[in-house]
Amino acid sequence: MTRLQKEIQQKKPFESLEAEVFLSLERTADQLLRRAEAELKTHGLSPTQYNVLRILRGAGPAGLACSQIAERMVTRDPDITRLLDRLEHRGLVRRARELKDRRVIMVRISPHGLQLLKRLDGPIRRMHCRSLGRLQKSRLRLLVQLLDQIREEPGNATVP
Amino acid sequence: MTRLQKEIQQKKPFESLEAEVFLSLERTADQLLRRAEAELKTHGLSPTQYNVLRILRGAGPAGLACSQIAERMVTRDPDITRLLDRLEHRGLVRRARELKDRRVIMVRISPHGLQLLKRLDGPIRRMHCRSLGRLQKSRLRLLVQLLDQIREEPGNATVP
DNA sequence: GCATAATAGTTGTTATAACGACTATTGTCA
DNA sequence: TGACAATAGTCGTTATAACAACTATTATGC
Repeated sequence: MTRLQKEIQQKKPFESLEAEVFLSLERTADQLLRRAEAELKTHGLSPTQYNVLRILRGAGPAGLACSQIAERMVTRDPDITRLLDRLEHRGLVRRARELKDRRVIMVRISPHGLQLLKRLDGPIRRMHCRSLGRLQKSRLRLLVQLLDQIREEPGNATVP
Repeated sequence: MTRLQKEIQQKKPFESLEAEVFLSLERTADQLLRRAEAELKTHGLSPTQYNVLRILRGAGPAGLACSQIAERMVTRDPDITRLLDRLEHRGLVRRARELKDRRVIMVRISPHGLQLLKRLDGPIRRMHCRSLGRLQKSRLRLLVQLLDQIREEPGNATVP
């Protein structure tokens, strides 16, 4: 009986190794996300909002267009507009219409937003280490490799 | 530059290997979930609803109490009641108050629900293989091990 | 045996996600 | 150059997630 089977109290064996990997991945990702969520919530941020702020910090003072933010997000969000509405309302980002192409709106992180991120950097790093520090560096590198391989070119694998 | 950095167009290196694993895990899980979602949506189910139906099928005709369903879910859901409301409304599950302990409500999957799951079994298995069949069995087993290790006893790792 | 705590679910409310239709602006090419 | 397509973002709506307060039922301890 595998560890995951115990966790979800499943009596029957998994239909396939692939099914087990799938569930294991979702469950692990969910568990880690909950911990991040708990950490971020103390500062009133959701993981998605945090992700956007990080992206904007990375982009620097030039800022990014909404669509560019969407491209870079870890998990896809179909409604960047209102996500940014909330952040702007709290004074964490600023929006400005582009003069050259007036369809585009550039978004920049505000000093207030940068300050908030700075306060979160330490706690988040510690959370990462609490969650993952148990594994040796070599195993973490291996894990990154395996995950990369999964995300690579979907739908090319042979189906039995 | 790592594969993930290209995907999320990040210029700076990751703050730590742990941070990279975290993002990589979330992104991979999200990508696989989207594919499952697309498959399930053609039958009007969300991943969470599908998960509940699978749990109930596994439980057999005895059914499960709401709280037991919650325990077994892959991703935690704080509102089982309304999740079940929707499934019951569509005739996929049935609820019955327990006579011995009248606080408890037992939930069972209906024949209609079983039938729906049966139609999904093939497509979902093929989706798993499309997503993960690219990796050798040995690498999949390794991945399961690594993920198990992450979920094990949170908060015991040493923090630098 | 009765007050109190604990457990199992439900319900109200707010916020966010998902989907699709819509507006404004720019690019294309006949 | 003027119709039409493409692109960027917004808005309306519905459904679901999250949080907290609430009801009903059972267990506990004096």
